[in-house]
Amino acid sequence: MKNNITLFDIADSLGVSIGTVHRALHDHPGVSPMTKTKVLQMAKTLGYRPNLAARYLSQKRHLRISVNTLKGTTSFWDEVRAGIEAAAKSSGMKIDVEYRTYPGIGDGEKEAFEAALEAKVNGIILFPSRPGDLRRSMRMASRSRTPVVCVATDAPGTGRLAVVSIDTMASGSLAADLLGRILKGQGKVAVTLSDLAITEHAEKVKAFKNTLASLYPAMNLQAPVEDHDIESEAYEKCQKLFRDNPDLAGIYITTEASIPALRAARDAGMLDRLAIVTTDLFPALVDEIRSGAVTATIYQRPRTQGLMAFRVLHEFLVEGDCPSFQVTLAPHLVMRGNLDFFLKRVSFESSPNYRTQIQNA
Amino acid sequence: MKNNITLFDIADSLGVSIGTVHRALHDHPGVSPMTKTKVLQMAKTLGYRPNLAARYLSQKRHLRISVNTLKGTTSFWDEVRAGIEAAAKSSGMKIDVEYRTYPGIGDGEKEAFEAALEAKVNGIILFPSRPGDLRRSMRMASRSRTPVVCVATDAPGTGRLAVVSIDTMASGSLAADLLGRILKGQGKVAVTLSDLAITEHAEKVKAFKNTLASLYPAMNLQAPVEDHDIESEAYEKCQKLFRDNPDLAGIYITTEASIPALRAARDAGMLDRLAIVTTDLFPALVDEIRSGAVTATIYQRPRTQGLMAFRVLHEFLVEGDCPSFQVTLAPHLVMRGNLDFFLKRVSFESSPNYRTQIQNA
DNA sequence: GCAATAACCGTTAACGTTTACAATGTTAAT
DNA sequence: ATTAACATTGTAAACGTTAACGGTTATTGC
Repeated sequence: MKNNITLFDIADSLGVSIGTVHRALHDHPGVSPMTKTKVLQMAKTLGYRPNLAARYLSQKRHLRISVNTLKGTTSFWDEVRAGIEAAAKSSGMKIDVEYRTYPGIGDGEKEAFEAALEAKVNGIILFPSRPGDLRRSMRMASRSRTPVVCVATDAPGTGRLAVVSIDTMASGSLAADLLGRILKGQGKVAVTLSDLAITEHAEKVKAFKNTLASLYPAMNLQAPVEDHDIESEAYEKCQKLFRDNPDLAGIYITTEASIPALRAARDAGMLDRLAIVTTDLFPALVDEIRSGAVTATIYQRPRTQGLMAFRVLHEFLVEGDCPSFQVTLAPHLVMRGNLDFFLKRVSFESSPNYRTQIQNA
Repeated sequence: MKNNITLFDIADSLGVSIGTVHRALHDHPGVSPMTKTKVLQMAKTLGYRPNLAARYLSQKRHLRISVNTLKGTTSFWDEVRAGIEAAAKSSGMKIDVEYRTYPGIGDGEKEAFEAALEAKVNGIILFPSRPGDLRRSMRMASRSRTPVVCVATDAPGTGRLAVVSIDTMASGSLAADLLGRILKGQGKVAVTLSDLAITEHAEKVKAFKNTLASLYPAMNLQAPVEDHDIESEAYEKCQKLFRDNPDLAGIYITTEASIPALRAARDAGMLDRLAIVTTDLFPALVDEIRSGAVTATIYQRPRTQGLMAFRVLHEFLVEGDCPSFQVTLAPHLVMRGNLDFFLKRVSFESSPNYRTQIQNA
């Protein structure tokens, strides 16, 4: 048994040429159905695995990918982009990454997507802020064989190649378990989210609710607060929540805009008797965690998400097939205790003489 | 400015052959000092980056690496090995991985290491259970230019290439913060470890202590319990601990053998009024978490450690230099809420038609 | 029955690096 | 002066895949 089967081996054992074998394996035109099946058969029995190095080497076209994300008001998307950048660098290939950003949820994302298609990029990494708006464009991409990898949010039924995201169930359940433990299974808790129509948020809330019900049945969950990603709405609705429930013991904020909610709690004088679990990690939130106001935050590992998204896309582009269509990451729970770890960031030195330390969250 | 500088470009601009350039760049004999410096100079000014694909392709020697770890009584090392296996597979190269295991701490690890050196492997991934014992052998490896990557535990002053481990500070501090939150900053807590002489354990305990002191000054930390990785010792010392401190409120178990400690707590009738944070994740512990006896465990991501160790070693072997000498991972906090995520494991299907889901902890 | 097309298949030159070997020139020894 | 030994450099064949190009046959249209 040879350990490394090549195109030549297949061709040789069938008495055809490597050109034919190549065409057969890649669905290229110009090979009869008979020989094609024979080649595929032989490839399988011999256990052919393409040599990626040779493949990289022979294809001189250099890849261009488009990264379509929200213009980073928070640092989340900056981190995602940093992860993509890092993965691209370590891939060993020369890859052009074009960034297309759009100002807000559903604002210009269709245009950005179509611009990327227009520019004939080889692949797209996308945050679908309004999956519905993109459905038609993404179907077009699918037809024109342009792979699309979604980050953070899925866009079902659009023919996207893969999705990279945080496990929403784990996020919601973890928040519930943590609050339950801290509150000793007693008291009233609430949850905020941007919109129940967004699958990810709805799932988190559902998991939160279910876990609370099964592990801490004595606890009392209020109706979810929707803020539609509008700061003023978040503040006002939380204000009302705190006024109506002066005995509230804990709150799980899945919203990106957690600061207004915290402000409302502070203004209501409830900050220090409230157990608070938030989502994501950004400078303003760091202060709140360090001061103890926020018990913990569920860190969605944007850098890793970007990294994985690139890897999946890249693997598809060079290997031709995709290792997985759904990459689910475990969220990190960040508290005061391990906060510093997440703040220390990679410091690259170009000189190989300097010993660098990589923190891999 | 050309984007991709090749050996030919350097050779061409100097009027020499690519053979000479290659020899100069790789410190091979048979090139005059003059031309060598000129080549190095030119390579730098042109910004030469070797094409890895071409390098893989041309060198037919296939890499052999040795993985020296403890024979997995717990599943920790099995997971590490699985991570290495996965990384080796996805590296795209044919790589022989030889496993050398030794039964216990410091038992046969020197012999295993020397066997690996004897076998002339290209690199070693190593768990140094007793770094001191290995110092001389590792120095030898360093001299013979065999790269060694440590997993889980560092071996300082041994010339090892790199170390992959969990951030011990983050682990200890996180445990402290969590216990502090749950116990409302009040009460007596304890910590167990295998041996204060092991740097990692000592660091965790120190971080635990410091965080407790700074964030929850009212709490009271008992003297650390050392069990030397002996189950009976763990049981007996914990028994004594619980007898001497019937008012103990929480305990942080950094020991791998957390089960005896839990048994002692159960036997002392203290299990349900004790907040317990453990380390690692294995079947017996899963039950304790699910039942609520254990509040949380600090998961050290063995699979990821194996993965990273392989990547670093591989990159060194093919690229020639090392991206980082210290890879530090963030520990995962596993509670009932997110336990299921970590139990669902990768299910690979060989057929590319099946859509597979990868859980990436 | 002959040219024109199509369908199929073989051949070959890249891609950039490594490595063995050949070809220089230079010095020292006969 | 001739040769052996050596140091330095050039040459060319691999590695496995891709893609463009030529060359076969068969099929069609006149």
